[in-house]
Amino acid sequence: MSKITIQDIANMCNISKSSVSRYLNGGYVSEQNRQKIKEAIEQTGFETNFFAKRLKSKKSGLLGVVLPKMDSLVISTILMGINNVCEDNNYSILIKTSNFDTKKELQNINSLYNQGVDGIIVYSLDITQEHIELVNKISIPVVFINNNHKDLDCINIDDYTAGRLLAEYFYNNNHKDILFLGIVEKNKYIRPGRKIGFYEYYQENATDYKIRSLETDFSLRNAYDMGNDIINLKPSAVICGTEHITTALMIYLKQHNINIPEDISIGGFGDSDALSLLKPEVTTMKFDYEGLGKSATEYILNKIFNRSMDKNKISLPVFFKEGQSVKKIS
Amino acid sequence: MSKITIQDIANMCNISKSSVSRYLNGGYVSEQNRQKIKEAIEQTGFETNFFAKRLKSKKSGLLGVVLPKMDSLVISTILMGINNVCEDNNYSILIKTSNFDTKKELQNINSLYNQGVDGIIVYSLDITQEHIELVNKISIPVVFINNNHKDLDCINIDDYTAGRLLAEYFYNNNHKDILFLGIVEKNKYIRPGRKIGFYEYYQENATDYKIRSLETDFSLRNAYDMGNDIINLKPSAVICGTEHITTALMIYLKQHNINIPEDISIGGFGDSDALSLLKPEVTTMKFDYEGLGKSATEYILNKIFNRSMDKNKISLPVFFKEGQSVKKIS
DNA sequence: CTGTTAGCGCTTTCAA
DNA sequence: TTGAAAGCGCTAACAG
Repeated sequence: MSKITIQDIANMCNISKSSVSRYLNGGYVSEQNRQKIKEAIEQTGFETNFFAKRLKSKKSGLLGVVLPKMDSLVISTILMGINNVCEDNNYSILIKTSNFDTKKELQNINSLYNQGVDGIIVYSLDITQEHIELVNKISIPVVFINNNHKDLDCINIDDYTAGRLLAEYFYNNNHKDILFLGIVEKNKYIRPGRKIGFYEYYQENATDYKIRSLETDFSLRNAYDMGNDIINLKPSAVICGTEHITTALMIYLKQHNINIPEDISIGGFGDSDALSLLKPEVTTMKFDYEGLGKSATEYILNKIFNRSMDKNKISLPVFFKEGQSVKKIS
Repeated sequence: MSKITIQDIANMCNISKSSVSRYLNGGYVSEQNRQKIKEAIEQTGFETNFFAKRLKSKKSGLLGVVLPKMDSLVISTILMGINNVCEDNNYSILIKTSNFDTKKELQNINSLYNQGVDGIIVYSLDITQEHIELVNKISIPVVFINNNHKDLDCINIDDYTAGRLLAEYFYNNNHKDILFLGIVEKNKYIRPGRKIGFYEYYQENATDYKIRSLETDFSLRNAYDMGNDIINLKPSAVICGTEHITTALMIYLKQHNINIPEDISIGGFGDSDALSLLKPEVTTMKFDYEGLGKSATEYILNKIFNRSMDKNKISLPVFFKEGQSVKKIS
């Protein structure tokens, strides 16, 4: 049982495969034949062999996606956004993971390119000189979604603004002794924007304040285990760098009978289903990760079709969600 | 873009392109020619055209994966398992989502087939007659990982045994009034094995017992909102059908000052990072989802290379994890 | 070992 | 409007 080809379709309709090809690519076909071909295709479920097609034409209908890892809800939500747009445009996605290894990431980009994808979305760890050279070497659009570099296409969630907005809220509620609990900064994977934005807002607006900082990783467990250290520092508020950190800390504080926001205030970045069940509701910055995947894909598809090659930066909006986790100090 | 073809290389070496092809694919080439070809390739930076190669060779190095959705940690963990094995075997994965729509799922399988993948892994909603026909029609191996059907290749986590093991534990601790909180059964996506195993164990071993059942969905919110109903039923134990349900219920009970396991016992299926932070630790059945993806991929790759076509069933082991969430009734 | 010869399935002139 | 024919770059018999 071999695959149906345009030749089969042509035979079924008693016409030549050229006509079928024309039908498929929007060329001249008589209304009569058009109808016959349409039926034959529907009946057989024929789909054009993209290896053959690509051999002749220019486009593969394939979009490459390079990810640092897979088992993360944030990542899979982005992926969903990418996938949905691809589907609407008849594109398929080819995924590669880098396992947080820049060398592997570069390899993946190159390998995807050699496999003939029309464009690549990279959730990158870091942008190195090699990235720039590679992107310039290959002749297809590449967009980065976790980084910024002036010479490349980058689409990001506006973490910096998120940091500033959250800071503004805490500042307005007179918090002056803050603990920022973020991801270790040597982890290239993180975007430092949240923290920078937060710090800068205070720097520019507040006087007589103190922001201390502690570092953890992406796991819930590690943040949870830092609970005691955090309490001992007695800040008026803790800002949690990710939704995992927020969740872990909320659970820890609850278990140790520390009242939020009476004893300590909590602010976060990110949200999750589990988090939204916890009480009190946490004041947090929300991000539209599906929208990120969507935007990146729309952007790159647009580049693919228009063959535009100028570099752009896009920042996606962030959303403030007020909960009851912050004490209003007078 | 490598404009150079094997013909160019052949010309440079004054040999035929067949020899170059042989060189590339590990066939017989004299040492002398081998050296010349090697130099020419290095000098030109030649890379073989992926599409031409695939057109001819009939193996694409592509594995299709059909998923009901993407934004789920269970799914992305399976995907990670698939991806890791693919990587080791130089395969790439092409992903399609069905959005819980059987028609779409069938289309995806067909479309992947037409795109030339060498095999397909399907996380299916349901196996219909159409699935069987489609699988028989297409000439590549297809393995299902969320269902069982005698005429198809199926690799599953042994939910039935998981159900029985959990039941055994509750039975041994003398629980006789149980509430089973599962996913609505009309949702084809679920595997009923957990519940069936649980019920059957009691049926076979217990006398004078009562198992009631309540249905919810995959969201945390819905299970959480059922908290009050559950309490009102006053069972001695609640069995939660998924880790989300377990998490939501634990949070609800905690917030309403109901003590576990003194007031009510909890048993679960599945585990998660957030869940493992909650107290008391929940007694639950653990599943190796990465292993599921891994097994399915190894199995299908094996079929691809050996062209074997017999149908098999594989059940993956489950793991019992005892916590402190179950009261030992004497 | 090597070259010749056929295509793989599709697009694209070019005549008709 | 349509069909014939010529490849795209590569692999795989087959004969030498």
